[in-house]
Amino acid sequence: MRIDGHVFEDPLAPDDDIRPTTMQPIVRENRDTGQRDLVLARWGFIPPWQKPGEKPPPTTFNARSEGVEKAGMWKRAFERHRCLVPADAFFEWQKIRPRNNPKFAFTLDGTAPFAFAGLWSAWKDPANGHWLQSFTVLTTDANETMQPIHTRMPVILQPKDYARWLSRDESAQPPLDLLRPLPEGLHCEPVENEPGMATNPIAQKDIPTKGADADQPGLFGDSL
DNA sequence: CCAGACGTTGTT
DNA sequence: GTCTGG
DNA sequence: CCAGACGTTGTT
DNA sequence: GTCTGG
Repeated sequence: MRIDGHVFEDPLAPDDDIRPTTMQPIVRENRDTGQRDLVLARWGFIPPWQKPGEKPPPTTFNARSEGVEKAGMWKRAFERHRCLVPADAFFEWQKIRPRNNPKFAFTLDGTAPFAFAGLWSAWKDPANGHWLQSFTVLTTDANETMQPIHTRMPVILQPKDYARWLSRDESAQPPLDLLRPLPEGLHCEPVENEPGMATNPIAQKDIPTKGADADQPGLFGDSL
């Protein structure tokens, strides 16, 4: 992603279970130097009008790309605060039951890093003057690969579009055309479930192994 | 004009 | 901060 | 969204 | 079952 500016100093621990509210690296263009900085930011966008002590809105870790240029929460960030969110995989659950849904990993070729389209926010806590960086990941319709698993997917950008997405030039054409499902190259594979769980998503529907509905002889349930 | 919302995914 | 609904 | 907690009295 | 934290 051609980071040529500042890089945050804290090392990152390996993490394959990244969740909202944790601090994660994003890439953004420095307003003054034009360089690409790697910055730690909270996954879960803090709106500029956030007041100290009040809870932030509960679901700002994704932003629908449809209408992002108009929606109050996202409008300004879409104009001036776009970023890349580096990743090499993401997960989605196929909603076939209320619980214990099968989990799938989505990658490009298994290991290659890629970038989600993100928006960032810099919020100064009026109480103590501390700055909090935060971000959201844009979503769009699922592509052909994701369709069977989930109706939505994160926007994945092509490297050739990184510069335009990161640009903070408001006189340029807004990069709405980049907010579309990844046309090709997405790979899907099931993630091994917890021990005792069926892995075949179709078979699993009919073979509950845990909880109150576990009635299969020979399987150990929750009770001791 | 002021007041109040500002968000997502999935609805077993 | 900015938009929308009343 | 999913995962994990969810509680009180009284005290090793 | 439902709420909260991540």
